Amino acid sequence: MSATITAMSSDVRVRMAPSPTGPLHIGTARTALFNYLFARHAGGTFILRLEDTDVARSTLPYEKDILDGLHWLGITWDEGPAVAGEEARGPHAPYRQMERLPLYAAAADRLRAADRAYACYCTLEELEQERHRQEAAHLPPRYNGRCSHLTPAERAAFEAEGRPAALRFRVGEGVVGFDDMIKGRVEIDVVNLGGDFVIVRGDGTPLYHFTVVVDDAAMEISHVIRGEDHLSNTPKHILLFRALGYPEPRFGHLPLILNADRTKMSKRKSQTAVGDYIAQGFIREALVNYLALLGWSTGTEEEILSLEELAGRFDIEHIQKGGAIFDRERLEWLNGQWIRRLGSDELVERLRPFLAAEADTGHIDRVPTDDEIAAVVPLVQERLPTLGAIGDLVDFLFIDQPALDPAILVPKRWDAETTLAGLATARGTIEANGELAFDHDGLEVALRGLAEARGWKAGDLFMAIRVAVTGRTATPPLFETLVALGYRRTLERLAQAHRVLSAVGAGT
RNA sequence: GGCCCCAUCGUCUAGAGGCCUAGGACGCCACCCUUUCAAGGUGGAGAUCAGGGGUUCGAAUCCCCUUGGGGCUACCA
Repeated sequence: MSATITAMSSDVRVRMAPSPTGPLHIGTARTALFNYLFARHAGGTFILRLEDTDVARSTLPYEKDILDGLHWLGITWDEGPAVAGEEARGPHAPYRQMERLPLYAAAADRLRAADRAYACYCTLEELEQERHRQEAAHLPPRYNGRCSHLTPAERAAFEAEGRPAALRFRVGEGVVGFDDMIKGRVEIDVVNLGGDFVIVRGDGTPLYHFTVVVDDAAMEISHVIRGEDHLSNTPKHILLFRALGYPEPRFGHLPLILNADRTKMSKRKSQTAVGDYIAQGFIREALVNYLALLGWSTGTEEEILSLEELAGRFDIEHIQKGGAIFDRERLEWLNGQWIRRLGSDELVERLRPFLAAEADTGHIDRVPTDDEIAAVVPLVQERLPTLGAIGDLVDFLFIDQPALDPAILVPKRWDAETTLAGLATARGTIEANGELAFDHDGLEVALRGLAEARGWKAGDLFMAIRVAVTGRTATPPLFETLVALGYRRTLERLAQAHRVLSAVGAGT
């Protein structure tokens, strides 16, 4: 018990606050990861909060995708919303903003009562026109303050018109400064904030800049670690913390993940959905490892690190200040590294859905059994850049007869005639050798002997056999492949390849 | 346009005044290993540390300017 208390005794409280307006994004995942690592390293608390106040764009399927994706990555939270029958965890429930509306309403009332916020009756059209005017005059867009000092009579007139009122926060004057944990000292004059900003919509729903502050305060968030795209918004938040009488958390703004052209990573130019990477066969260990090292380093030359090891080494000091391009090649390399580190049973588990998908699309005839997958693991483990590559590596085992392209059936240094002889004699040799000697060593001795007797380079003979039985020029090692295929099917395919090749020869 | 942030090999990065004629990794190229493909091993090309001024005996590291890039500038988050 005391150990638990010690472990959780840190007053570090960080949160991840995704909006369910799209599938889990790579950038969101990394921000979640950094918060998670920061919390775990410090023995603090990691909180998940759903920011679903954009009702028009938020959906339950997106919410599920985000939660599932975070789970898949192994990022677990100590406090979070109720999901799928499970109750909310943590003392500050609910953790879904649309269920916290009364809290925002109360905070809004306080600001209104203190005249730190006021009703604004401007319509969206009016605001837009004003923006266009400013733009035309080459002025920075900002709210002109029309409703900031309405007389009771004016207010009554608008109300009588039935205009909905949004709530605007008075930004006032001065310079807001803060010491960013990553960027250092940042100071921004409030005149650059664009005027008084809306914190509650005309329809009564609260806006992000407002809810984030109310919730971070209520949930006693100690460190706000988020993407750099929020750096310029931070003064708004600080102003709100102060107006509400809340202590300010520490802020840390992470550099952005970039497209190849160095713009903020976007769906348009990059693959951004974590789900897509999962579907292609990237494994959690690799994605976590890769994401952690995108913008952060241990300061050493270590680079293959598990989630636990990352948590142990994590520090804010080594976070890079500049953005980082997402490099899929490096991710693939790491993925291969981690796939090789998987235990055999584990790899079978992870491979199964990908083989099932191959069967679904008809690339293979049936879903292999776990034993069959296990048998093939030693042949493929170090050849898989992604789990999704499994199909091309073993499809020949699970289809009746692979398609044979006569063009690749003949090895580079051979002609059709030699190949026909090679296939025929190989078949004869294997058959003469018998089923009992149909194992790796037996095959190697027999086939090398055949090549030597005929004056062929063993490699050429092997290539002819390889293509004949698999339909491919790149496969796992030949003898293991033949054994996996089995005695009978090996002989059949050699015969079939011979038929295909002689048919071509006859036809030309 | 305004405000803010950033700047080391193509990419991810090490580097917190002398250890740097700048290290590692991905990718690329060669060679070795080898029945193909991978993996692994060895080696190589690749950054005058964006440019220019300072400060200092000494700067990739500190300061300033310039340039370049990015982010933000909604009744989105």
